[in-house]
Amino acid sequence: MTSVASSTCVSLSPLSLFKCLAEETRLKTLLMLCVKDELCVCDLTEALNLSQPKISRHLADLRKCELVADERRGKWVYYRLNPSLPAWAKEVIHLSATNNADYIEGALNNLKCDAGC
Amino acid sequence: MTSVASSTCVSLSPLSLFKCLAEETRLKTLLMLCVKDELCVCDLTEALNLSQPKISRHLADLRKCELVADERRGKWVYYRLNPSLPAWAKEVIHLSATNNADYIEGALNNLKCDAGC
DNA sequence: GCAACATATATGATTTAACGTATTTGAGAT
DNA sequence: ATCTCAAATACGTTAAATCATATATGTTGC
Repeated sequence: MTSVASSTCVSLSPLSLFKCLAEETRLKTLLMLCVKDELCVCDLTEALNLSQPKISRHLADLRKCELVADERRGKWVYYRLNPSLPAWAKEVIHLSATNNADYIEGALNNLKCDAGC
Repeated sequence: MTSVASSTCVSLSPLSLFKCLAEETRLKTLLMLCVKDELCVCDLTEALNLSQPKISRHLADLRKCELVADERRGKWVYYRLNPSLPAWAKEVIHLSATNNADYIEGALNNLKCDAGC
């Protein structure tokens, strides 16, 4: 539904998309980014209650596939879904997020809602 | 799009769906079933050019998650997408199939088009 | 029953992915 | 420069998937 105008499209094989989605930490991260728009690493460690290196390693996987974009602002690095993803991939993520709200509910509740909540 | 009326819905976590989709043989199998409606094991071994036990093992994984339904007719066992899948899961598979036709093109061309082609 | 064929499963080896811990990089503040 | 905090990477270990080969099950036709 949410048709965002995306400039140039990243090339993404279905297999590499699904490999990224096939692990709990990466899946929850992507679904949360779908809902929250942007999150920094510390948000994610807190929401998912996982060690910082673990989160960072999975984020590196997601970056490698260009599923997420990162942006440093001061000490923090913020992640968001890569706006240049192919539309079908965005839809896959969006469908999964909206139809499995319970799957990320706990994590979302763990977010300290200082800024963008 | 293709909203098929599905009686009762199988319970399926996003994680287990994506784990099934995260392997080439299983992914191509599911995408082909999305396009071809029904295929038997020998169709798949031929289309994907893989050993029979390998195909069977992956089909067993898909059955375990209830992504596919199997039906024996004589010596052959036919597989199809489970019609009772949750709508979002069907849409995920459908989107992936229609937007990555090239990914399964080769396999589809390997099908001997005797019956249901 | 037995032979032939389609499919499923079991076993052990190999590859791949995930992990914990330690270390490094990078930015801001003093 | 140094201290602190956020994040990334390196290293060695452990666990999980995948695979090839062999074997078992189930169906048809003789």
